[in-house]
Amino acid sequence: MLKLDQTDLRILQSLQADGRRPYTEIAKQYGISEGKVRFRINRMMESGVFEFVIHTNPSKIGLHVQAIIGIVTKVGYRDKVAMELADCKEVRFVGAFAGKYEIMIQAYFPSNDRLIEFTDLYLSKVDGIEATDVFLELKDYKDSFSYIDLADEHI
Amino acid sequence: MLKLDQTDLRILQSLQADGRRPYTEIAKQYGISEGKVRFRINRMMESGVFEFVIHTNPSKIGLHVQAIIGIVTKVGYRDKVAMELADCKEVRFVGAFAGKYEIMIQAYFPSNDRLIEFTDLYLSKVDGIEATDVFLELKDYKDSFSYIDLADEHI
DNA sequence: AATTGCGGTTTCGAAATTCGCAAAAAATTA
DNA sequence: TAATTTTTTGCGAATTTCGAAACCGCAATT
Repeated sequence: MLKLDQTDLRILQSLQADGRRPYTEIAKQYGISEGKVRFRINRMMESGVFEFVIHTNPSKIGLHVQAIIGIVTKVGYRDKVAMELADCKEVRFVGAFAGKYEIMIQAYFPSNDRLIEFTDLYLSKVDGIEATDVFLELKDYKDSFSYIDLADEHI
Repeated sequence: MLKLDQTDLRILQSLQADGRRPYTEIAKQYGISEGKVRFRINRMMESGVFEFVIHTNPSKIGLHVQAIIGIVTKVGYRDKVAMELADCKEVRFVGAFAGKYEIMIQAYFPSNDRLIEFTDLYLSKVDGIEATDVFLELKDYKDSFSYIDLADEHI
């Protein structure tokens, strides 16, 4: 596991503010060479520390309905069900959980109709699912992936 | 609200595979001019359709504990509590929900200790919070932001 | 003490990309 | 239809990326 130093974290912090910020600009920002920035970025990407993506605003592309869904599975079916759900394009997050729900997912839909379709026509028929609880989101307060904090020393 | 056409969606789809893909390459990919790609990207960014970010792998930066937390608030306190939670660096997602929990959040911690600290020392003292349910994540199956699907026509 | 190896850094052109801008084309509005 | 606005195109100029060689510090070896 790659150990990240101050320079790596600074680069991550800079890039999370703007994923397209040029190497040269990051270098200038911290008084280091462009080559160093490039070397660190490549190394971090190779070890899977981060990747360059775009964060699309769901409602701006017509996905107006968001839900978190808790799923109770039959014993021994968790892994199979989780992997199947991960293949759905509507689903952006799938995790295995401790407690009431073996699986929780987060998913986006264009409309309530499509959410109902998903739960009643699709989920209800997936082999291994025993029950589902749908938590319907009414309002977004925060949806960010900027969790690099230079003050933290847990890395 | 900006209406997105085929060209916009293609650009989004291309960028979501690689957020640093050059304009020129996207242009080549679809047989359009570099200027057009640039124009569309700038326009979409200005209207908040997406932004360039990096997606950091939480466990690779030392955040080994992830949880979804359902929060029951006193009547009239939802907004205040949600905004306060949105300011916490540990919290990547905050939404208002229908049903059992007024608020649900998703948060990352370096260790179980820090999660306990967060729930028992912080959350329990936030004015307006009546109860919390912590769903502790055991395993990640999917955590992606690639939800542009050209087949979809809901935009 | 000198040598080797290795990971990390610096440096520097060449190649590629981005950027600004003016002109052309297309779409919208009057 | 003319006028206006929006979008696209096509260019150099400026900037950035990229590859590779040289360099450096350091620890292990000879």
